Amino acid sequence: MTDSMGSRARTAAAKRQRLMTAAAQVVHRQGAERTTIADIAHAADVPVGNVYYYFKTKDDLVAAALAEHARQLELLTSRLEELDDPRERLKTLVEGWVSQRDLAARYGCPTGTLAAELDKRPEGGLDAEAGRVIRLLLDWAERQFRELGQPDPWDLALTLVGAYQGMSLLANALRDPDVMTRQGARLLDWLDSLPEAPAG
Amino acid sequence: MTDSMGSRARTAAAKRQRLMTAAAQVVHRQGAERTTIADIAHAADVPVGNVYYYFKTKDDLVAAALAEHARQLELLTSRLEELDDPRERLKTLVEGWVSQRDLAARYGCPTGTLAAELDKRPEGGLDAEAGRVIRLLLDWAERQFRELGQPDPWDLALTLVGAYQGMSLLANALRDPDVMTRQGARLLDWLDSLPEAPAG
Amino acid sequence: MTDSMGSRARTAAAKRQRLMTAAAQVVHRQGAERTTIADIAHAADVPVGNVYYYFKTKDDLVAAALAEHARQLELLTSRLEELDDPRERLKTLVEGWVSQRDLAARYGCPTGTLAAELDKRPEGGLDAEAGRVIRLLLDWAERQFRELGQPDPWDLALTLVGAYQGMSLLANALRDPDVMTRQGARLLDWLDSLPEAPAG
Amino acid sequence: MTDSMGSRARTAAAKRQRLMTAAAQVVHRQGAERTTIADIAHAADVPVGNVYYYFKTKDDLVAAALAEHARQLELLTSRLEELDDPRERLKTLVEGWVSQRDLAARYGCPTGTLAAELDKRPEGGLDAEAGRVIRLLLDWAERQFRELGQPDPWDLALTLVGAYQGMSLLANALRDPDVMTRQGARLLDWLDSLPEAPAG
DNA sequence: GATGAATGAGTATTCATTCAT
DNA sequence: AATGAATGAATACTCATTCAT
Repeated sequence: MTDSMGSRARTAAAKRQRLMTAAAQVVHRQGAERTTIADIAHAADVPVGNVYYYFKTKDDLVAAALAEHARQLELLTSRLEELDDPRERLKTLVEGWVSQRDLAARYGCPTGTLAAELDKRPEGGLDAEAGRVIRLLLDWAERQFRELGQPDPWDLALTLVGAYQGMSLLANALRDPDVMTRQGARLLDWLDSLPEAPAG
Repeated sequence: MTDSMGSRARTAAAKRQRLMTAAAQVVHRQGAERTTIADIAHAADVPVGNVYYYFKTKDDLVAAALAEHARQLELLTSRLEELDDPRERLKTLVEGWVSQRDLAARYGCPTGTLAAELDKRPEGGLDAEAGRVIRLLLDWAERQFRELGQPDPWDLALTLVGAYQGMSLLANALRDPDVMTRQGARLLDWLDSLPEAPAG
Repeated sequence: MTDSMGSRARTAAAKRQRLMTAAAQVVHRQGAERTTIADIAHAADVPVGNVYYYFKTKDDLVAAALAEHARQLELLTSRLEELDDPRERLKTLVEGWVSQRDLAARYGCPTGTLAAELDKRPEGGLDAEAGRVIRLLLDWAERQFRELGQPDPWDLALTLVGAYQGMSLLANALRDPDVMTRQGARLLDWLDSLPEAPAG
Repeated sequence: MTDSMGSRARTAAAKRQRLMTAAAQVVHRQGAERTTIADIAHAADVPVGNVYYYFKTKDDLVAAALAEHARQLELLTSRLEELDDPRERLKTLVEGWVSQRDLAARYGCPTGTLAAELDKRPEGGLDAEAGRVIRLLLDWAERQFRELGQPDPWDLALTLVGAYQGMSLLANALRDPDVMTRQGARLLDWLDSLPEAPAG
């Protein structure tokens, strides 16, 4: 029997994944507060009452959305690792951001806006989780700057990711994807301008 | 008679202002969605039912919070105008941001987080209003860069304000005010590095 | 001094009358339940808080609207009394109803719809008052039929006024003033068909 | 297995019907404006929050009440159709009205008073719906008069139904069921007096 | 496990009425 | 008397969560 986990289990896992994907998308578009369980259930084509077999609370679903974003991020960075030059990795990352400009202009950065929203809650909940996802990106970026031999790679990572968050927010607030394009170009220039191993 | 407008009128205007200030603060801390009218009423020490005498809907109160932020912003920039050098104005602005680092680390930039939240709503409401407030700051910054004789002053404004939004978001997500301090220092360096009227 | 009651009193009386007229109109259009004190105050151009110096409660205002309709009715019947023939009086009454067909098609008979609405309330309030106003019309009609020498003048009055109420309601429900015209013509025919003092 | 649709489904449908019946009754007694969702929920023995599972808004419930009246009306007319003679059908209809005299004296005609109330609202809502229900009765009555070979069957229908609405309103306003009895008798006489196929 | 239905706490909003001046 | 403002009770509606089958 090749169906070692049972078709039910496979369906269940698929349904769980469908819910996570739906949660990530819907929460990105509507925000966590304005998203109802029913919204997500509907987007995932899962009956409302059934959602609770996969996620005990709404917060669990939001955490799942966050995890889904983390997964996407890891997929992205692992693909970037295939590039030899850390500078190229960073530049390709920026190009990826720019290519998502329309989504950013409409809904902002998925992780950033979610982190901002969750940080409004009383301490000790999902806010820390959101911080962790953002730190994933920061850590990765820091590693690239370190490989490039830059001093203060953590600060550079903050600058890069901060610039991304900032330009996403402005593109969103101004509803203008062009902000992404032009600020993205500036980021690329900046990355190019960094010396090749300044400390020797 | 100094009480030319009647003490009631004065009280009424004061109460309205109290509600606006309270709305700005509470919404900054809790976000618009998680803030109830009762929260604001309580913070302003106004009976709940009475709030509606001053603001017809909750959205009106959120708009008032936004307007309050705009007012604060205009107060700030008008004070900055007293400085002769546009570069000094910009640097003082950045220093102001850094001085607010604890608030930013806890709740993010008031205008930025609010704009992000409002942009999650279906079009045609307060999102445009939020964009307008952010543009106030962008416009002012653009003017400073132009006075400095910089090329592409609008893009520079986007970079500056974007950096502020980004570092606020990261400081908030990481719950680390130090992000503000260090990224703020980098911004100051950047402002200093700009040539004095490069176009001649 | 001709201003024996004081200009204030005259103004007060005028204001009271303005409130009654406004109440009668607005309640006719919106119904008693959907009419707010503020609606009436606004229509009468009286500050909201001031209304309570003239009418202690909302119910008092509704009663005033009713009284206003009674006044109008008495004005009408007293004008009809100038006609010598009771049959002519009744026919002129019907013609008056038809001439109001557009108002009836839009809002029904003022007294009838108000009576219907007030009868939904728990006993012992304004419902009896509404009944009294309608009875004014019934009594007057009964007198005319009696003068005409008709048997069962009260039943004839009920038939006539009932027909008016019914055709107003149908014209209103169908939003068709023509109902008033055609049913009014039938009523006129019916009045004409009544024998001249059948009992001798 | 007789429980082919599942007991839940049966219960749900039953509950929905219970809510419709309760809505029809309570709205008849209290009027639409004075009826709260809680009133209907209580009358139907359904928890308030659950009502919204079956009807999204209060207006939907009022529409349901209207539909319930329409259903009752169709039940009635279909029973009347079993009589061979259209004149008998009409007379039996009138007798049915008279038999309901106590209810009419207390609360008026369910459809008529509801139509009157709904017509006070700003256009484009339930008022048209109410008109449609009344038209059902008018259409049926018109058909009977036509079968009787009467000229102007529509006008006769308006007269008959108008008389019913009028006498219900007067019985209600005067709180006197006797009005129904005596005016009903007059209607029966009138129906009897109509010639048997006057046009040929 | 799956599902429609149930539950109840929470929230914005309205409005008659009262109050302070 | 006049008036803007205050008050609080009511009410429609939402939604996370739970239940029964």
